[in-house]
This record gives sequence, structure tokens and C-alpha cells, in this order.
Amino acid sequence: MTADTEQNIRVRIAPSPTGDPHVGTAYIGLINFLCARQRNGKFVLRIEDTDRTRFVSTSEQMIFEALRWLGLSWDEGPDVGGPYGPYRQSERTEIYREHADLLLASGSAYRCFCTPEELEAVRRQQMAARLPARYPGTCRRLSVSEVEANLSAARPFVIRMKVPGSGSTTFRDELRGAITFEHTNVDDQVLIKSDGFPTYHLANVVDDYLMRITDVIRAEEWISSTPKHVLLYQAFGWPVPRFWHMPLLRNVDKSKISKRKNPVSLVYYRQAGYLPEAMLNFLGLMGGGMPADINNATEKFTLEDMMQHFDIRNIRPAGPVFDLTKLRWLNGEYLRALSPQAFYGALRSTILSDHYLSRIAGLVQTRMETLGQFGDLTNFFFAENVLPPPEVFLPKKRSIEETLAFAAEQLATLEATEWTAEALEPALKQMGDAKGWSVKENFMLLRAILTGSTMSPPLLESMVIFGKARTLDRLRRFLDAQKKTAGHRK
RNA sequence: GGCGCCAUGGUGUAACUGGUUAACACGCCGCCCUCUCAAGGCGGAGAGUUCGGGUUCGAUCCCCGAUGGCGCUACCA
Repeated sequence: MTADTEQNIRVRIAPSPTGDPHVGTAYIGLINFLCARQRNGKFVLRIEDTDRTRFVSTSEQMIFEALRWLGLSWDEGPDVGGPYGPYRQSERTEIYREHADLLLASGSAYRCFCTPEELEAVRRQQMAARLPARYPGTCRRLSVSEVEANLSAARPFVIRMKVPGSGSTTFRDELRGAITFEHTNVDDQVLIKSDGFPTYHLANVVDDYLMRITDVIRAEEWISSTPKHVLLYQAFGWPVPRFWHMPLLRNVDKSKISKRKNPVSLVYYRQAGYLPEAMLNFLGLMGGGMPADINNATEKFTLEDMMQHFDIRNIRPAGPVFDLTKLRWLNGEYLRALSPQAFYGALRSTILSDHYLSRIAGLVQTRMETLGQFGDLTNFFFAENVLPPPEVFLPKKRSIEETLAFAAEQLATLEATEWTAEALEPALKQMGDAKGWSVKENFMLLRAILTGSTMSPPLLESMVIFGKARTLDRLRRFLDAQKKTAGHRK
């Protein structure tokens, strides 16, 4: 932070519980954590669960666990409390409603009665006419009596912010300098959805103010909506915090990092046997931030080193590729640096834990005649990858194309299903039915992809023990590998 | 399409406020060590800094433009 703004800073991360904890959350979390610790500030964890359609109930707990695994501890949050709670946005709806009313009263916002269908139609027209897709402002021009009429007719509505028709908003990004947006390019954002929940834009501004956040350190994808946020701060008459937009982590092809192309779940990295030290170190490499002498000399540093030497102002704004190859090398370095006892300890606490082993044992006891067969029956649980040849995975009456298409369906189904045998079984069967695949074909294909063989312990139970993150990764790798060989065949 | 951000080898970074044979790490290749594979040691290829202008005695670095990449463009965050 700049020298003239010495103060007790307050920063936050605000993950959304919509699935597995994401490496991007860890990256932004790390930087926020470092800034807070370096300045004797506070690091707040806030759960942004305002989207009830994407809400995943197990997600919040997984986020906690992943951040603890990495050692990024927070001072205030839903689990530890704090003076500015609650820290879960779903528990703050009343606050947002009050603030939306304030905006309504001051004329900075208005009710919009347009239906999603109407909006969609307008959007399509605008796209067709190659115009920027924007809210046409229909309800902005509603008279008081028209609004009253709609209200008494109990028509559902959203609350939109009223962006000035002309002029522009300029804000300062601490890494990039001044950024200006013409108001003609800023849409009348929805602030309160028809279900009464706020959108990110309202909730984040209200909470950041109420929680006394001084520095908003978040991902670059938020730059385009920052003018909306600034306008909201102004409408409320609040001071604007400092904004630091961090570069977006990228896939190898430079697109924004995504599960399609890269494992992004922290659960995956943990279960696959990456050490938190290596992950932290690797994330610290992303975008720079460590001084050149240290960076140049070793590239290997600890969280402690980062607290000591990291400087957010050194972050380069270009999006770094999250390069698994280098992460793996780094992880190997950390593994080799362990004492033999510590190394064995790491194995025993993860990939060979009693918990994991005993659950696997429970699957194979009836299938063994000698204990020595254990390895043969369960090796897929311990292999980093298995790649079955077509002789193994291809059903007799199916073409390679339809099989791969079906495997992609399986992936989608698995992705969307709660990770228990009870939930997975009907979900898979139902999907297979719909696609005209027998249960046998269906399960056998999955078995082959997951275990590399047509013989294995019970499939669903195996998947549950192996874990969602790793199972999905294995499916994706399979699909990728097949896509590549298909490319070669052509 | 519109708006915004970004731009150093394949990848991650470095090069003090303009002056270096553009450095380090990963990866790749070769050699050594060695029963194998790793690890380790040694060496090598690979960018003249996206391109074009400008400012300057001198630009990776400053300015302008182009190009490319990415993001946003939701009653998702």
C-alpha cells in the first residue's frame, strides 16, 4: 500500500458457495491475507450466497477447509464471528432491502416490472442489430401512478440502479491507474432480484462499506462493473475504497482458468497429493509480487517469506498461465526437502490415511483370497491416472463417437449430482435411460474410465471414496486424451 | 458487435527513476553419475522484448497508432 495511506487496513475475500473451492479464490485469498498481515490489518471472509439457484450446501464448509489447509486464516467470518457480522449475505437481506429503499427514495434506483422474457427478446433484437445489449429503460420512465398500479396488481419487480444518462465515471485502479467509463456504456444493473435477494453489485458495496473494507482486492474480471460500484458508493454518499484488480489466472491457451481445461478445485490438489506449501509458493509466483532478488535467486519461498517481502504494487497486470508443469516441479522440490519421517507422515495423512485405506479395504474384503491381492484390486485408487484402451472401454455395439458423447453426458451428470452413492445411482440411471444406454453399458463405461479395467470393486462406492474432484478430473482427462487420438486418426 | 484491460523465449518471472552480449527458474535437448527410473552435476538450443511510427545521443522501459490475447456485456458471482 502507498506510504501516505498508512492506516489499519481491512480487506476481504468473498467467495460464492457454488461448488468446489477454486484456485482463483486461493490466489486472491493469499494476496488479501498477505496485505492484511503486512499492515497489521484485518482479513475478512464473507460468504456471498445470494444466488440461490447456484447454491451448493456443502460448498461453504469446503471453502473453510481449503483455506485452512493452505494456512490462510481469517480474522472475521461466518464461523469465527466478528464485529461487523453476519458474514453470510443470505443473513443480511434485510440490510440490503433497507439500502435499496434508500436508493429508491433518493431517486438513484427504480422498480422494474419487465419480465425476463421481454428482456430476452429485447436483447436478441439488440444483438441482431449489432447494438450494445442494454436495458432499454422502459420502467425508468414509468410514472408514479403506473408504478402504483403495478404494485397493487402485485406484479413482480426488480430494483435497478439509475445510471446517469450522460457523463462518465473515473476510478483509480491501484495497479493500472485511472480507468474511465462513459455512462452510456454502463447498464442499469439489477440491484435487488425479484426473489428479494440482492445481486453482487449491491451486496458487495453495502457490505464493503458496512464492514469498513479499505482495500478491495479482487480479480480483474470485476473492472468492467467497478463504475457501477463507484456510482453506488456515490449514491449512498460513502467514500470509495481503493481498488486493486489482480490478473486472471489462465489456462495454457490463455483463456480464463476453467475446469474444462485445468483442475481448478483445491480439493483436487489436496487429494492428488500437492502440499499446501507448494501451492502457496506457486500462487506467489503468479503475477510477481516478490522482490526481484529473492525471485531471481530461488523462486522458492514460504508464506513467511511472502509476509516479509511480498509487495502488491509489484504485481504485473498480465494474466499468468497456471502452469501445472511448474507446479508439479515445485511440489517435487518440497517433497524431496522433507525428512524421511515427514515424507512418510505426509503420505500417511493423505494418500495412505487410515480413513482412506479403511474405506477402500471395506470394498475389497469379500473379493480377496490373499491379502497380497489388495494392490491388484485397488491400484486405481493410488494411480495418478489410468487410460484404458478402446478394447477396454468401448461397448460392443457402440461406436467410438457415441461412446465419447455418452461419457461427456456422464461427466455432466456426475458434476451436477450430490456425491453419495444414493444420489449418484438414480441420476446415472435416469440419464442413461434417456439416452438409450443400458445400465450395464452405462456403468461399465464409467468403470473402465475410472479404474482402467472392466473388473473393479463396486463402482459407485469407489467413486465416492475416490472423491468427486478426482473422479471428474479422471473423466475429463479421458475425454481429452480421446479427443487427441481422434484428431490423430483423422 | 460495444466497452475495458493487457502484451519480454513454449511457460512463470527479472532487467534501479531510458544506457545490459536481455538475466533466472520450469520445460525441452545432450553429456556425466548410475543396475533402471528419478534426483543431482555439467552444457546447449530457444526472445532482440507483438508490429509500425514518434520523443531521445540512446529505448524492453516514455507517447501515438495498429494487431493480437483476455475479460465484461445476466433477476451469476
